[in-house]
Amino acid sequence: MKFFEKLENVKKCPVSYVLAVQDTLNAFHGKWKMPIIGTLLFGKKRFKEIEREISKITPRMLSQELKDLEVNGIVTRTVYNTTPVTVEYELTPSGRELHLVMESMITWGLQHRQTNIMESLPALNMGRRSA
Amino acid sequence: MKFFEKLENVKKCPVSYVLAVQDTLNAFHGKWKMPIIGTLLFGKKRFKEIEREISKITPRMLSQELKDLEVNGIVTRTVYNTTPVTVEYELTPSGRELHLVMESMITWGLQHRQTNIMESLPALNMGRRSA
DNA sequence: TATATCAGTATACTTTAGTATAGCGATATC
DNA sequence: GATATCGCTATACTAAAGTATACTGATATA
Repeated sequence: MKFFEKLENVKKCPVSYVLAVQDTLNAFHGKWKMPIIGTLLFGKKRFKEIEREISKITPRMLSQELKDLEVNGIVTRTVYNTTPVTVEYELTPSGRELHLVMESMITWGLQHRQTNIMESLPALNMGRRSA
Repeated sequence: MKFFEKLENVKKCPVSYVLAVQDTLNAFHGKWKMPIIGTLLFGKKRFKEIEREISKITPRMLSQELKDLEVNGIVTRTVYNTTPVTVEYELTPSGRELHLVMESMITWGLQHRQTNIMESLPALNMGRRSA
């Protein structure tokens, strides 16, 4: 019944898998990368556009995280020679593929809420008589 | 070509999806939850067993993270009346389902390394003549 | 001349996450 | 009696992550 009970499954868990998981977690690491990737899934955007769409992010964090995503091959940064300058951020093909991971997260999250959250919220039972 | 280009896809992205993704990220949040969940996928374990399997984790962190996973319905904690006391940690059904998310992470991570890492490592090109 | 926009950067700070080290009470072994 | 094991907790600390606020230079608009 347990997923890794059989040795054949255990063997399917080499170091490269651990690294792969770490890379993926790294892609989403921190408070802001998920919202940034999420908004870029709707199409390429300029710096100020992203800043406006993500409530409460500071330009410092946005700049830092976009750089991080860029060096990790998840977004591209393109500068256009306009006045004022235009800078566009776009997901790479690899970045776009993250939607599959996000979908598995949505699936798990929805399931988990259905089976767990309801009965574990004491607030929902506050109306009960206790005596 | 863009995944969310069509309005129908945009509509499939309600608030509950955002919450679901947040819940999932929360399940893996921090340095130690992924290794803990990973080791418990191989079967239930006692506190000291997990501590021994996860190199460098301190009992403080292990205790804290196990509590966190417990209140979030990802592991169960069972105390046996032996001497000395035995405490077993086991993934809930919901916790076990996280392997699906981990698999999508493995898939993305492996793909991403193949398409991105090779050409972006300057170290690999250090042997080239530059003049 | 005053103000706004673009895409950020600089400095200083607070908050959160993680580490290091020691210790608990009960029991078992040396 | 000394030491080890179980499953932790307490205290104090360092490091990482995130926030707040102000500012840049070139250009456009009021």
